[in-house]
Amino acid sequence: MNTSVLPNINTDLVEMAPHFQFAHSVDCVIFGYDKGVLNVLLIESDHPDYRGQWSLLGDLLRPNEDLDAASYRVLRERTGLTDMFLEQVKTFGEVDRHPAGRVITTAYLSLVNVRDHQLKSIDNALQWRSVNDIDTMAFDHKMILDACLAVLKRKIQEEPIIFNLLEKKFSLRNLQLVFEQILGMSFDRRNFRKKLFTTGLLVDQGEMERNVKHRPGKLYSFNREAYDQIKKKSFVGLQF
Amino acid sequence: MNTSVLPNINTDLVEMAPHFQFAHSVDCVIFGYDKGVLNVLLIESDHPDYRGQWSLLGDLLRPNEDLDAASYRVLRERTGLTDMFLEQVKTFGEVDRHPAGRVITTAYLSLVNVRDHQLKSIDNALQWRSVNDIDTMAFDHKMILDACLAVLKRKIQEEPIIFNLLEKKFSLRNLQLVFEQILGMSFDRRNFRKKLFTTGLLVDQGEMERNVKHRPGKLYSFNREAYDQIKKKSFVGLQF
DNA sequence: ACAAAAGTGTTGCTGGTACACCCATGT
DNA sequence: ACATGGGTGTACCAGCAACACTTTTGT
Repeated sequence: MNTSVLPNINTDLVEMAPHFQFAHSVDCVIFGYDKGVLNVLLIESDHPDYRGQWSLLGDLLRPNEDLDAASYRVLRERTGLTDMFLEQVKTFGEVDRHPAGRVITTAYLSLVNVRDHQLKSIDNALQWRSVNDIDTMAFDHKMILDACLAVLKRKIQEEPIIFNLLEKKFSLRNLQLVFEQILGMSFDRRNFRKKLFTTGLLVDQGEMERNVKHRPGKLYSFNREAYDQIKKKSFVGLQF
Repeated sequence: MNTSVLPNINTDLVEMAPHFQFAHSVDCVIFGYDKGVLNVLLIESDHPDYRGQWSLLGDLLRPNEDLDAASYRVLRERTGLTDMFLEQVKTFGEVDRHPAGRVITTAYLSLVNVRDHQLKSIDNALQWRSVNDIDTMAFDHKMILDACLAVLKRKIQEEPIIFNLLEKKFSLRNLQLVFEQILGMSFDRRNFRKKLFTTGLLVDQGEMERNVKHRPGKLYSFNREAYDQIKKKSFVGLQF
């Protein structure tokens, strides 16, 4: 009995040939936050079975491309961004998930801030859609989106990735709004501030908001160096 | 410009053919707990490049098989178990990860208890190895094992999956030992008891340990129904 | 003046941690 | 009798939740 994970290289190659018939793709679930709303970047599908429905940004994996590299490429090609948060979430491999054949896809979660880096409008079929407004999507993409949303909710409480959604300098109010938006809860302002300050991850930028029609708030930035230090010694979570 | 995730079915099939050349596999990281040690079920590789090294239990995905179904099949075929905890963890898709060609693999985490269900010894190359004794493995399997261990550490604090490692009836001592073993910490016995009891997830079975050479402890079981109820309303975590 | 949000402290409660003694069983 | 772990309660401390008023800016 052959006990290896794969048949030996020495065994008849014909035996293995039928296995090398899968296609693999990556799909990027790109979240952005704008004016109080959590958005996801979508494109209208022009696949005949799903024409006009919303679809995630993805592409087929190339024969000599690492999986992670492919997701990075998709993000770069579609948005022009090159230095964003990007992390693998889950792989979807149902037999019938794609009409074109056996395509297995790996979903990636990405967080970008739309202000600092303006999107290249290479492709005007691209659109930011509020995650709350999305009911149906092409393929199994709604399921993929939901999986990524669940992971997002978990991860913002485990690691300080939420800052990727904001500009480098942000007000505490905005930070709180993003948390509230994603988690679907609301927090007491004073307690939220205390909690965030005691993490030691925020740096007062000595600047104020501009052009707001109320008392301007201080601007802060995320101190990544401090985070890297603290994390070595202890868990740094923001459990709500 | 073609904006769909995949080329249309109508476009030249020749265009897509080069993409359907990947193989896909699943690898199961099967953890078991026995006499104070966290083990993982491994097999000696007989792939020429890695002969004699330890390898995870895996197999190639079949053309008409769902991804999850494949992991389930591997577990069933190798261990004879059919009703175990099994969950997808991560997909590894480096170009050169497998000598036989472009094989992408999805890792699954599985927890089994060795006592309740005796392993079929179909295959005597199978062996339980202490996770602490494993340094190198075939392919990229050490990396996969490490990823699954990290996920295991996280998940036992988020969901009551740890009970899958124990027999149906277990002593609090054993439960605590499994936690300590996996997390690499030790806890105060009284505080551990209080914490577990206040979850409301343990049922006193009215039975005692047998054949222990000290005062026998009470046996408890995990109350899944209670968990399902509680979980609907609130988060049920066991943060340590 | 009004509207909108910024900024700020205290109190009570809850949950975690630290800690020591007697009990039941096998040898 | 001894060794091994089972079983139990309390006191302290830290972190969380609840809560209201004054300040700054734009209109």
